[in-house]
Amino acid sequence: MVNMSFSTYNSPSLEDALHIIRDALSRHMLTVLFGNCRVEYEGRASSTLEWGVRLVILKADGSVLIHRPTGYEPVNWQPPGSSFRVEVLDDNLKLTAVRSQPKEILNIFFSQIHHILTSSLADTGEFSLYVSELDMKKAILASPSLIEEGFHPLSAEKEAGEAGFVDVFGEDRNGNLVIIEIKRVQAGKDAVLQLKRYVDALRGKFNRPIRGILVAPEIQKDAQFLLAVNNLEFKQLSPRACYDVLKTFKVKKLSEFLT
Amino acid sequence: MVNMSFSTYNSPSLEDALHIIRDALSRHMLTVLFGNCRVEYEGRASSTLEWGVRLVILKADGSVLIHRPTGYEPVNWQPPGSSFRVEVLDDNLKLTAVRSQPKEILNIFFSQIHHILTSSLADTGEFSLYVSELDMKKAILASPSLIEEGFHPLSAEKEAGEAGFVDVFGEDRNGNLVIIEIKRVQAGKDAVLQLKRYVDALRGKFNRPIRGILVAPEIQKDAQFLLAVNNLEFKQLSPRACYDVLKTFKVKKLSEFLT
DNA sequence: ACGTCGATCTCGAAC
DNA sequence: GTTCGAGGTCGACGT
Repeated sequence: MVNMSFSTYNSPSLEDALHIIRDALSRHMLTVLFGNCRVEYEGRASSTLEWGVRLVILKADGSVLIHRPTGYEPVNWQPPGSSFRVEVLDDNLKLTAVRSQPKEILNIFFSQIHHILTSSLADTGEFSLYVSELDMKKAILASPSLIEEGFHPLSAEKEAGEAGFVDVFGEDRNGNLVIIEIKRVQAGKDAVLQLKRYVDALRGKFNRPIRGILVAPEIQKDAQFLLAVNNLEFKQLSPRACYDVLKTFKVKKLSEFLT
Repeated sequence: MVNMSFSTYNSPSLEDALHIIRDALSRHMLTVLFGNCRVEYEGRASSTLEWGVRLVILKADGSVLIHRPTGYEPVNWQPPGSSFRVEVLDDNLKLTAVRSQPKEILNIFFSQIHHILTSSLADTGEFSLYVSELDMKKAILASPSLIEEGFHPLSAEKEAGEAGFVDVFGEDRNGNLVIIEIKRVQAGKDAVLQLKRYVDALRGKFNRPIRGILVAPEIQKDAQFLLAVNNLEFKQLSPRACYDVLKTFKVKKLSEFLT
């Protein structure tokens, strides 16, 4: 069956499949194969997958996905940028996807191909994810009063020695240093410990009082306790508030805020 | 076209698609939809995806994958364990995938379905990845001389306070304590720092000399330097050597080695 | 090009 | 159940 934007083929011979796939790949079409195959992979690791019927997706950018009937993740794959080769040898159709940097090779051997779908679709529909941790950081830098009146950011990604990088580093209206750790979702003990590591790491380096503030939409009960024990603070900040701020500011880069 | 193990449908009406999908889902079949759709997601984050033609995969375990023509990752998805609802409203077919813990909802609205593939396949083919970090640990515990003659493992996952858990903890032929950090691939500075944290954390707790050994197939130049600076050691260990050891020992559990 | 870090991370194992 | 760490992580951003 053929249409403007896609074609499907039922139970083609391996020879027919060879030509269909070659043609589709040369035109950078999305190609979906459904058939009995085994897979070999060698690169950062090595793996083998014995015979079974799977869904194989070849994308326009050189990605390959091999999916079994369960699980979110593909059992084997190749990231974007791979180049393909198809051939028929003995009783198999062999599909090879190679990438360099790192050098990795994926071989798929089909004994039978039940179904092929090819499509040249473009899909220009816009995708928008509402708030990421980066968005929350941008919102705080754009509108520091989200934290408290008088808060003044000094830097983003402040290094705290071996402890890593502080999300936002600044000072409050009283001249105290402020270390902010941001979590996009409910904060747990891990976030508190992370904040504590940053505060401890920087405490010795400045001759000024340091406050540590955990910023998140909500916080777990035990994390709240752990905060109090360590003399740290919690500031509730909803993704919605950040979204509203960003909508008015429309900012691209973090550095634009740091003067 | 119908076959023992799979069926395909071209350009079904939304009403027909409704029945096909419902039937397939009730039988826990793999279902692949190709059509024009928009997507809403709300849960750990929120997102919208405007109209476009995509490949939608519904798996037997309740996973959903929505793939665009490029990229390794699905643009939207639902992890295994989701439950489905399908309905036709106005001019759309609405497919809902909900999961709890955490509460997440995915809505896919199709204006047109170009193609459907359903299959009840099982796919029992075995998948084997050759060496994991756990395999390397097992290999070291099974054959400690992979590290050096006279090395004797005392425990796996030895706690080192706040620093975390040591991969392998033991002693050498001279009675020095040995802390081993394993990397399955080329070791970087992060691995050195991790090893250093373990050594520092345990140094105060024992009245014996402590050696820190980074075990990996290879090591980055700067990591090598960082090792030397901190008086730590590197022991090269190839995945292949571990694979060979495991092949002969064929071991299941870590604890079998610790006496 | 490389390194670092977030992710609707996913996945498995240990507790 | 939760927590923790690995992943052929991927992908984005900064250098």
